[in-house]
Amino acid sequence: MTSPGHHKPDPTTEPLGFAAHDHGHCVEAGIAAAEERCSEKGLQFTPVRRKALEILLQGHRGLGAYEVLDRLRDAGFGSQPPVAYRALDFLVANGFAHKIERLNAFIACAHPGTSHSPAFMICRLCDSVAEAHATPTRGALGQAAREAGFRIERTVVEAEGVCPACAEKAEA
Amino acid sequence: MTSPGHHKPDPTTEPLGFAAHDHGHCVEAGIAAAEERCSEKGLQFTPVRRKALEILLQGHRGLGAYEVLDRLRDAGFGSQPPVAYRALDFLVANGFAHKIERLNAFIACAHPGTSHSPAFMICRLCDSVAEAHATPTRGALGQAAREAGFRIERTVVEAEGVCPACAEKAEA
DNA sequence: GGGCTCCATGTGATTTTATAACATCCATGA
DNA sequence: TCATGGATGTTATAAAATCACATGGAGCCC
Repeated sequence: MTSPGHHKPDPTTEPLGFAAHDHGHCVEAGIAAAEERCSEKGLQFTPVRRKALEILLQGHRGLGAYEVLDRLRDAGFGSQPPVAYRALDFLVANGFAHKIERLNAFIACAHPGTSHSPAFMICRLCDSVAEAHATPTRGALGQAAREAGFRIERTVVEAEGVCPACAEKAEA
Repeated sequence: MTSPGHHKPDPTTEPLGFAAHDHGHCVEAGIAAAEERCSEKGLQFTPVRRKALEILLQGHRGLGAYEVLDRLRDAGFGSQPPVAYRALDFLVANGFAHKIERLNAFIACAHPGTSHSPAFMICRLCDSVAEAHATPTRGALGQAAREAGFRIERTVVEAEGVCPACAEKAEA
């Protein structure tokens, strides 16, 4: 999946949005945000769901459902695919995580609490992923949709390329 | 995958880009364009590849690799998955078809010959798909990429929603 | 022509991703 | 108390994609 010659960054120290940051903080913040939103909306933020979100938050990259499943199993939860898929479905449905279609992978939402259309930048060399905001109704797609009479309900916007860190390494 | 109560349109008479059109024509045109481009670029437009493109052109919707495989088998080609995947890979690599990540499906390119970043509008009711042009470097994503120093090489832009025909039916 | 290489095709087997179907448990509340 | 609905768990299976290896033809060099 990843090119040889580039080793994977340590997910606990590497960039979020390609910029260094206090990683421990964003795990806590993500969990806290989810907790608050669930209690507001009467959703059950159960142990598996919490753990699944924690796993995604620690990853800061696209994690496959089966990777998440492995870690859930290690944490003492069920070991069969539906365990992971159901937790992930919950997180995605409620805006705490997103699915990256291009990678068949999941990632914690970088802007929880705010309703938004995510856009992702995926580095093909180190697999890091940054989340930005998309503005689907503006731009060429929005115009095409208006002209065609198509009602957009949801958008997938994913850019594949090279992140700044890998570009720098490649030059060197 | 599709909601019950909406029956699938006949792909031989239904919209391209949600507008009625001469379907036989676009199959021929698509094949002709591919033929020309292959001969220009020294690519082998072999029987399986041609047939695979024909199958996609006749569909005008996302077709799964295994649907394509079934039809290739019916046409006397090999019956194992790599047969379909290899033909599809060729078509995608050379711009004659696109993969729709959201559907794990393939569709013939609506603008063959021109180099472009496709954007798709996918009707969740009738599964029809229209292709538009994306302008990835403009808009919010392009700006985020420039700010982050991310080099975009390829984009996936897919909008899910309701096409005009289905919206009309739903009102009625 | 003989032999070489490259590419395309074919097949069997396997991996990866995702869902179906059904049982159990537990909190809620009539 | 005991229905009810949601959450979790398990087994089994479906759907999507790739690996590994064999065959066969087109072009080319000698």
